[in-house]
Amino acid sequence: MKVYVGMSGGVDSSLTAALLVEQGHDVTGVYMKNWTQDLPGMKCPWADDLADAKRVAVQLGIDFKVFDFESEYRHKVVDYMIEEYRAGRTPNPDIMCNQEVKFKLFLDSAIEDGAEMIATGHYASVENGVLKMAADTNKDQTYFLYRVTGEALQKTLFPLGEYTKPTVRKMAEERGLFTAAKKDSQGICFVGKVGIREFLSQYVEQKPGEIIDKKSGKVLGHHDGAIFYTLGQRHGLELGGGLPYYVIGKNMEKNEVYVTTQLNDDTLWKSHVELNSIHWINDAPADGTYQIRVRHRAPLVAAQLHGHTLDIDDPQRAVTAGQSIVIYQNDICLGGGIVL
RNA sequence: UGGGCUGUCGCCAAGUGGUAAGGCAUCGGCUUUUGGUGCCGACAUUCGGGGGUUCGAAUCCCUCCAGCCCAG
Repeated sequence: MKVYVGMSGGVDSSLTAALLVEQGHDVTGVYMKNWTQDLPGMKCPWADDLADAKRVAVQLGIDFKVFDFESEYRHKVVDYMIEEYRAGRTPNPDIMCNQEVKFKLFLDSAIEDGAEMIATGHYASVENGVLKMAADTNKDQTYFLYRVTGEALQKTLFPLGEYTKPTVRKMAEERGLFTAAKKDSQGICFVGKVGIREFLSQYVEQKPGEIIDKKSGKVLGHHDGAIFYTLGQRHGLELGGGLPYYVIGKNMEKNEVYVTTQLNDDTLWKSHVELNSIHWINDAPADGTYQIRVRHRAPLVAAQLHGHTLDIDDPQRAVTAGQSIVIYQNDICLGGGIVL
């Protein structure tokens, strides 16, 4: 089978390519060039990543290509992210990246280029277009994949789904892949180690505003833009005294951030959630009880689905507008929606 | 101007004669392919200033300074 593997230059995608070669596929490695811009205090590692991906391809003796998605990525992912933040929400750009770039743009481009299937190093499993959690429940990445379509998954392979991360590292090492010990990437995939705040500051003007105690209504301090704060956030408020303060809301028009020291504040714990732009990977499930996940790596919890609303058995912390809730039935990832 | 109170790290705050708790914030690290959360570590040779008592004081005494409150 002719398979195009998305190779980021990390261990996971390196081993993915290696395994596919061993399985006898006709493998082509593809580096997706999504973001190349340096940011203050942070050099974009794209050139190094590309070099790493290429070296692994050479090592494996497979074809290697670079797909340039920079312009689309900028529009579909980065602009989306900035707009969402401007609207006072907290988006998840990596989910958008999977939906728009990896499993749409990359898939289409690969097929057009002659591929029969694509593959990535995600920790997830797919069977007949059905998305399932990875064997390594600690690393499972289905949360980021819930906006992919069943049709796309029909043409997708996730060779790492049955392995754990430590095993992957070991297998990479056994095969002499020089990316075997490369550190896991984290943070927004394109921003790298730079904080979201630093990144946003490049695109958004700073505007001083007040930090207000929800209970007393007193002004406790000042910030330089409500846009930089999100629900449940604790650090970066620079408020001293007594107990730690947590963000429990904000008003974009007034540019005000509301805080409290009460860990059990109502707005911090939600059990009833309205979902927006729901997406099902395959058929829409009937109303009923399912398992849901409020954020990546959050434990699965039971919830009742009624159309566009979810009633969660146990209230969840910092369920934030713009973030995604993903819905599961046993180990199957059905889809999910964005918190309204 | 009388009377009372207070002054310990950027903030809150223990400690009332035995040689400076803790929390917040901040900084560093860990966890994490989103934001965020969480975890670990660092962080006052010094207690508003100056004298004095004492083997020894942030803790007792004197004095000065600053702030607050009640009187006026």
